[in-house]
Amino acid sequence: MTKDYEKKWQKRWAEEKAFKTREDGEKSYLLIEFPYPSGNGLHVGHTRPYTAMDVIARKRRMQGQSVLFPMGWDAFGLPTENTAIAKRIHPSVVTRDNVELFRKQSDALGYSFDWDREVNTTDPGYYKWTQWIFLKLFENGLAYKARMPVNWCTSCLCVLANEEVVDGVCERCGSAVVRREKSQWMLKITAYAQRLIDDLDMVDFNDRVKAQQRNWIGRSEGAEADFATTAGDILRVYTTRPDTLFGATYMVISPEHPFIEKWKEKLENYREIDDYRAGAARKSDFERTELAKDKTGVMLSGVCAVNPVTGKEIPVFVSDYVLMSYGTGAIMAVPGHDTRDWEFAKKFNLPIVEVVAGGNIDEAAFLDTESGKMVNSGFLDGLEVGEAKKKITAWLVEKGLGEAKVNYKLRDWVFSRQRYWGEPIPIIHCEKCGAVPVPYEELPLTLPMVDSYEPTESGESPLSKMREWVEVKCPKCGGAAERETDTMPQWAGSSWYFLRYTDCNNDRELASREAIEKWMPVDWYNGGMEHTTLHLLYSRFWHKFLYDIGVVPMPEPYKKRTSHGMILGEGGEKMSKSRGNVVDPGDIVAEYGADTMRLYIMFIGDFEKAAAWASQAVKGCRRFVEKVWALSEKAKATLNVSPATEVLLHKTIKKVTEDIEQLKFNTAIAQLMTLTNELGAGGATKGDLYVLLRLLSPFAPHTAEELWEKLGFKELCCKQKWPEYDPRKVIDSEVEIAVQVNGKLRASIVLPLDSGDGDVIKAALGDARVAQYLAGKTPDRTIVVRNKIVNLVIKP
RNA sequence: GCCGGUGUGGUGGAAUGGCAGACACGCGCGACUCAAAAUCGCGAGGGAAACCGUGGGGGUUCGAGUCCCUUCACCGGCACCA
Repeated sequence: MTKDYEKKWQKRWAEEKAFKTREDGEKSYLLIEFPYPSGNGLHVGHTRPYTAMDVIARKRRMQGQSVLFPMGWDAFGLPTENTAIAKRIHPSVVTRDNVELFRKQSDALGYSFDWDREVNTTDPGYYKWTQWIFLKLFENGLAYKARMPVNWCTSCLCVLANEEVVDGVCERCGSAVVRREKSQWMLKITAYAQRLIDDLDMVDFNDRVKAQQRNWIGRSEGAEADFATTAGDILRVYTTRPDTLFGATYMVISPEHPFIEKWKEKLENYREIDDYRAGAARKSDFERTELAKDKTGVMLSGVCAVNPVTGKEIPVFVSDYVLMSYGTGAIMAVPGHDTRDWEFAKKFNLPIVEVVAGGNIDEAAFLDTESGKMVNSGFLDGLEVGEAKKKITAWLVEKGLGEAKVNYKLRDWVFSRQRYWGEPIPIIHCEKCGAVPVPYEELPLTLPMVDSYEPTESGESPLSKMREWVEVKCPKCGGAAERETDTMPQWAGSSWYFLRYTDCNNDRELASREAIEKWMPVDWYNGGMEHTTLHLLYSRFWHKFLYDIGVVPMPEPYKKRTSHGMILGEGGEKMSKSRGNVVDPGDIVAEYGADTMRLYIMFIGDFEKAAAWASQAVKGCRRFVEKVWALSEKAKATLNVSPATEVLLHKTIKKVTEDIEQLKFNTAIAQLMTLTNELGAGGATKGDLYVLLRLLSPFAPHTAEELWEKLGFKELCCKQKWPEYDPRKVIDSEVEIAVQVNGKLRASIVLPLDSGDGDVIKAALGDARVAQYLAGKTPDRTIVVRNKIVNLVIKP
């Protein structure tokens, strides 16, 4: 036996267009995250989700469904640009070569993508529509340019979205991220915060994904409240604990709070405050989050605030534990019932007042909102915390001092990048008219060819050097104007690509309404957990926007989302070049064949959990392929199935059919192995293989085709009808019944299926071993579970 | 701190509340071989045995890896977010 037949079948599938999307059956849109085509080629981490969805696609096709299983390339991005710079070739050439490499590797693994629907985000015919969506966002006030402190990656030399900063460093390259004041394009994802939470209820995503998205959006309910100050200005705060208002003994404002400048003349210690503010500004994100354990701050002298319920004057501090970017940038501090405020109060010797009974505020802030009642709180005394919240909020509203308020941690999406290899942002800046959209008929606004696309320290996009491209007439007034030179982030093209697959060559619309209605929403989307708060959130946002402007008829793009576990290196370490434990799927294909690779990556363990690669174990799957091969070579000519294994055969059809849909590929393969082993012992017939090969074909399609042909069956195996089991034949005629005495297994008896309780008990009592344990006594109670177990209970 | 998840042989992992360890790797023994590899066959949770065994402790049940309470450990997400 050889594995040389794999190429032959890959060719046949392509020639016969075996995987062309059909339109006639029940639609099934199966999606995997399209890859970024890096120069390293497909790695083993790709093969897990790809093979899994390929198995499902192949199986559903055989079941007669119209499967849309497409593939494309998320090809804009920094690594390509960096390779292009290093090798002095244009990024588009690098992209083309890499795509070709990926495509070849993908075919070598036998994936059944419909290549007629291939998309590439760097294709102007594609990004025309990415730009179109951007203009629509702009038109609807959801894209705006703002000058603000942003995350700047010191190595990529461009800004990053909040979602791209992990533990204070760049999620892509791991370099330090610092704050820079820059003018940036922003997308108002915050306008969709509530709907992004609410609509999670209508989709089938796994709990981890839903929880992570909710965490990231970070909704909290509370109230805003106004505090009068001796400076005359009203200082508004946001709090989730308005019930503790009587316990607010001081206030804290963020170092960036505008009142500091406003109050400059009144502040006796302005210099000290300014120094503190400067120190806070110098801190990187990393320092601000990691090192800020010990509370620091400065009290404002010359200005103080008034607690609106107690009427007492309370001091105001500036401290960097209060963030300008959340709430109002100012808080009321309730040291009795907030850990941070408690620490701060202890350090600065501020009064700590108990307003919810039940804790010991000398020791720690009391945070429980369930058990205690309000104390020292005037008209709130005696109330439960929940009631107190309602009452005080109503009071604030009545007095015109505040209102109920919901806040989100989610920030708007920083959408511009100072790099070359991305979609140009189709905006023209005019002195007179401001930001003017490039007219729709001029889309796509293509990337100009440039001599050098190196990023700059100054944060200017490489495009800004292309003066003849940059300098244009304003489309509105005709005056001199300049193009926006920043490009879009990599997440732009991937935020809507699943729509393009439905109608990938359309040059009048991003996809026709008809195609969208036929195929959307995506029935099943599998992808990595690392994209939960990036691509998955962004694309849900864009889709909701497209829904609002009537481009798509459904508010959620994905019906079901699952995530595969990571493939770790041998020994459980993360795979990395530096550790030298990277597995190249191409090597496995070369050594064992694609079918073995596919089987192993599916057999490796629970699909949703991380699994360590074990090169030793690969050969087990290879042996399995060889066993099936041997079975087929010795097969008896009859088309009848072997009577001895008929029940097992039907059980296998049932289990494989069900397990595939539940991502339980490992147990589906185990069942196929069991059947193969049993058939090997008794000798298989052509009829047995007629079933087995079809069940095997989603996992090991090449072997299935080859043996299918050798046995003389006509047409491609992958085009056959999926086997169905006979419910009457998945049942054994005899069953083994376990006998327990007092819940402990003591014997096992074989009886006809569905024996009556009386017969079961009689047989159990007749067993010698059971008799020994009963020691002559009669059971006080017997429990019979039909066809499974009998438990004889005797009192001690 | 909050949220989510996971703990089962030497290893990856199976088990609608009903015989724990399917299937596979690795291992041991045997066959074939001058020998080894490959292949085939057999064996195995631990323990001499009674028995004990699904991170620990309680509980529900005739019966718990599975359900409930509690506790520990590890992984992931969020986090001076008021």
